[in-house]
Amino acid sequence: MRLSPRYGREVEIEFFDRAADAVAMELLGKLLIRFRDNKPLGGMIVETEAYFGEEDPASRASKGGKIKDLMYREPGYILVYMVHANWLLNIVTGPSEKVSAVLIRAIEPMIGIPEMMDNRGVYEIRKLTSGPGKVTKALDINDEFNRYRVNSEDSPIKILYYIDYEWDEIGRSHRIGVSKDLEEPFRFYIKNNEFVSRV
DNA sequence: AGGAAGATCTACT
DNA sequence: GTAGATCTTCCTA
Repeated sequence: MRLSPRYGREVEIEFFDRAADAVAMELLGKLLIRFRDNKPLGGMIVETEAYFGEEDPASRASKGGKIKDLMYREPGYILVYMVHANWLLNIVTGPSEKVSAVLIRAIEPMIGIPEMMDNRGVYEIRKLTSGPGKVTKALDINDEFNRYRVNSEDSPIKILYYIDYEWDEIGRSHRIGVSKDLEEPFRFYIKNNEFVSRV
């Protein structure tokens, strides 16, 4: 791992216009910032999952309904929907002619920790954002965010360069909680990071 | 009306 | 670490 040469800069929109697994892997080590009333909340992304199109049985694209339609928008769009009473934060990826998306499963809390703790009603740092439903609750994110695109001026969510990880510092496993998974594992996480939802 | 859905919390072997 | 109850929304019959 090393500090990214682009540290602090916003990730370009082209970054998201690639297959979900590549984006999911490279999103690790990026900063996820959510601005609430001009105050930043967030931290470093430490766990993600890739979801694909209609051929992926675990993907919303294979299920129909309005979430599917939202998934067909341009790369970089925020995609939030509810599962088991939890909002889950995704970012639409590409390439443009093929649908896919990346689920943000966990971040390492860094910015606005007291506020995030209040949002969650949890004051133990390791339990604060170590799961997709925990992340959205800590960052106060819901389906109203579906109208934003991460690189647009008015977006309350931003993705910034921070740390670059090497391939051997990244762990891989099957996606968590899905009833019908693909053969290839599509969950990515930073090894030895204590804020992943599980090892 | 019924059931599934990328989850979380609690309470323990 | 796992087991079971429970959370809410929306799709399909």
